Amino acid sequence: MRVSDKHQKITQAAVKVFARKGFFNARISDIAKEAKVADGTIYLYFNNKYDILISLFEDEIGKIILKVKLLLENETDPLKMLEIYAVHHMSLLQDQKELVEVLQMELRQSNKFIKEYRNTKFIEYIDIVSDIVHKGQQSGHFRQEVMPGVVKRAFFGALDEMSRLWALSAKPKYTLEETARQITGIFLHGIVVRNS
Amino acid sequence: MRVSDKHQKITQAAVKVFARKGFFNARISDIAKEAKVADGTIYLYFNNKYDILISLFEDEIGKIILKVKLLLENETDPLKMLEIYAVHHMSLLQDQKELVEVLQMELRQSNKFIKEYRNTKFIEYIDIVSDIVHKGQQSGHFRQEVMPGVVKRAFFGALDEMSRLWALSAKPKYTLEETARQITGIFLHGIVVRNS
DNA sequence: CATTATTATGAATAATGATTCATTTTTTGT
DNA sequence: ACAAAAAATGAATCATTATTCATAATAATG
Repeated sequence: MRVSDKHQKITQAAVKVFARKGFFNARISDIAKEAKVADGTIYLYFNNKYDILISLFEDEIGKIILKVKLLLENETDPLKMLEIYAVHHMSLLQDQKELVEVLQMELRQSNKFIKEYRNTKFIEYIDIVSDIVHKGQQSGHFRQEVMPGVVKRAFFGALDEMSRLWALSAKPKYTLEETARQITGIFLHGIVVRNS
Repeated sequence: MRVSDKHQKITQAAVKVFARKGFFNARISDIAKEAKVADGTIYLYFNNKYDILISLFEDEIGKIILKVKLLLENETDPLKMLEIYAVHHMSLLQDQKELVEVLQMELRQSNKFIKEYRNTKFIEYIDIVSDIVHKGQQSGHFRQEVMPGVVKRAFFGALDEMSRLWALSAKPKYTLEETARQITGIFLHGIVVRNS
């Protein structure tokens, strides 16, 4: 077995266990069992328990960034780009529900407890949104007075809260894609009735 | 000292300690020290460590709900109501930064680790938004096709993510009130340029 | 003031689980 | 096939801490 395979096996096991029990309640031995390796083996690939979470976060967000950038590559309409981002974000839940749960909780923990950790991968991910907004302003599609830095946070926050709900509740009313489109619609056009 | 005073002293100490170290890294003895009581005393008022977090959450969200409902009492314009909600939500950060940090993390943890806990107080808090949206639709201010249940999550998520950023970063560019207004503006009118 | 009830204390308990490392197994190179 | 290197094992260690409870302090009662 190649080294990277075992690394990945442990990562995937950790995702499962963290999603099931949360980071603090997860035991190293749980992860080891899930990955079918010995407890000690984990320390050949990671420095400590926290390191598993951090590198998992960086690796997986890295993949998500690559994927969504690829999806956006051939689209120039900023309205459509925002929708693509939203649909992709929500669709993660379908394919990798456990991962989404772990990323959500990691996001709220690593920043708080490891001061020196800056979470640059996450920033890279949400900066995709501000780039779209900025481009949309230059092309005249979006209003000049909205601030890309605010929109990126608000948009991400809206999507993330929706997926938090989804991850918890068993029987959702609408498809993930519909939900993503609705949220995009709100951000693009607002909820107020137009008079024109 | 009245019983309720000690209860509250412990709660307030817990807010401080949880905000500083996070729930799992906080020791009971930390809270006891901060509250200036003995470790054992805490168990006269709470069943266990987790119970401190839960009841803290319920009590404090309860107060927030009362306050915002009071602020909304004399307003009938749904656009303004949404803004009042947003401004109040963001302003919590100014007055009770530690509490906001704790509520944010609690929200991501209690649902996950205590299956039977339903978090009804939180639902009551965000239902204020869906009520506003619903009224706005009845009065013809808001578009019929937006779904109050989606708006409430998206709006809360947007506000919450902004306050997460604020809680982390030391030097914000804008005031909390400006930020709240901007987010409300986006939800009301969207970011797309109007042709009319 | 004496007695009982309430409230508070903090040292002791007892379980837990991250990490280490001496030993074993597997792989590599010749 | 053999020796050396690399990878893996898992039992033992050791620190950590939530919770308990025998004892003490304080308050209420009559």
